[in-house]
Amino acid sequence: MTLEIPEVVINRLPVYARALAALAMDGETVVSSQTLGERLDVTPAQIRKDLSYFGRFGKQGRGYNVLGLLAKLREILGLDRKWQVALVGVGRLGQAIAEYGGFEPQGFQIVAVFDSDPAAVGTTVNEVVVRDSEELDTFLRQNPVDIGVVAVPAHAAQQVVDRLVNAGIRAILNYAPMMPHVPLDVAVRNIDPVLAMQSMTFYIKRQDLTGAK
Amino acid sequence: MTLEIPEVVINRLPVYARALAALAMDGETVVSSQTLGERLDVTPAQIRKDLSYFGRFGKQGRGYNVLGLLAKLREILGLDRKWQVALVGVGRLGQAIAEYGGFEPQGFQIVAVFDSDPAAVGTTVNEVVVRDSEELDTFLRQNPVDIGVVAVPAHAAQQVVDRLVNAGIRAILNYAPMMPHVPLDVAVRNIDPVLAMQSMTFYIKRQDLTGAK
DNA sequence: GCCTGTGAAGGATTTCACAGCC
DNA sequence: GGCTGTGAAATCCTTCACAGGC
Repeated sequence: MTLEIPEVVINRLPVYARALAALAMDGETVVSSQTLGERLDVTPAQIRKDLSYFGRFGKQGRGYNVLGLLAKLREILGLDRKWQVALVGVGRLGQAIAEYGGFEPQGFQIVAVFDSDPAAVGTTVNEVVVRDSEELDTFLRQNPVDIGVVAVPAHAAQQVVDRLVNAGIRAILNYAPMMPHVPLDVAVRNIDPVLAMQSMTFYIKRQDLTGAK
Repeated sequence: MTLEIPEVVINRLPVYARALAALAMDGETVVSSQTLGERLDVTPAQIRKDLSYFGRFGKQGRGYNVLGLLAKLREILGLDRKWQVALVGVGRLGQAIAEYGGFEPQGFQIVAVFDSDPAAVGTTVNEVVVRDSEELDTFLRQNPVDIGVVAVPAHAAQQVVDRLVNAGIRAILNYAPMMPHVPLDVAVRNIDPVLAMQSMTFYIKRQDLTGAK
């Protein structure tokens, strides 16, 4: 029914939602695609077209109601509820993720943490006890978890991903520097700062030979 | 001359390079677009087309020389040299970035760290002294820095980005949850795990109503 | 026989441009 | 007059399919 909404469109919706939340905080009640587009460096036509996949939320001559559109987007994206997250890997990176305060206020709760290192098992990160990775499957089958976060070394990541997928997880946020293989019905997003840097260097390679004035 | 290579293509090259490095470690000397594609979930045609923007690196009937192609890609991307990085913001996130061991081995050296909090200035993160953000401009004009990493709160990020850009930085890795405005000749990559999660929820919203069995 | 490099075809996404409404 | 929603056009990107070389 919701037939074929491009993934690029879905990826932009959270950006719109965030901007609308900021506008609401500023006390704005109405916004046009023009104004919103300027804030986000997106063309007004793109915003309108994106939204048109889901309905008609604006008013001609006025624009969009900020809170109304925000609520709609949150509903479309499923941000109007809480999501349970399991984190695998509590090395330096995993700990930083567990202690990062940005997920909770957005409704993403880290309810379980796993590691394969016996020295880590039983310790506590951000008030959650670290379980043995061996318990992963059992735990996931007994507790509702929506999203898996992978923060293990690259060589162990595919195995972890496979176990998450086999346990029924349909969304994975992967911090390991590799591209996991998953079935088509599993969503994956990779957080890979090194790749990001390695693509920027292509663009700055040209000019610079010391930034003398 | 290098006229118009799509950005999506550039973004895939580091992925190919990483896979080739892994193949080299496994002792493979030759690889076909078919085989490489299977590892990366990319079609062989795409790999060949991407590479064709830069030259003819393969041999019919054989495939590509692993080390040869890797060297070519590294050269194209500018990964065959060291890059100087400045980090702005040493809160929890900034510290985690400074202490993350993944940049250095890829040639990205954090040579300077800045923060606006007087309590942080003068302390040391990962063997680099934290400087006052006020010194940002002066420092960048006197020292060669290629890439700026932004790890400050969202409300301060645009200002930091502006200062980096004004000081001549042409590449920015942004960890703040906002979309910075930059001139066309500045490359930006955003690391935004919350946005990543918020787009995945759209896809898992449908089904799940408790993962019974 | 296997595999690259590449025009051409096909598909996806963005932008245009305008009818219609407030 | 300002602004949405949207077909149609334009652009961008991917895939096909095959000539040509090893």
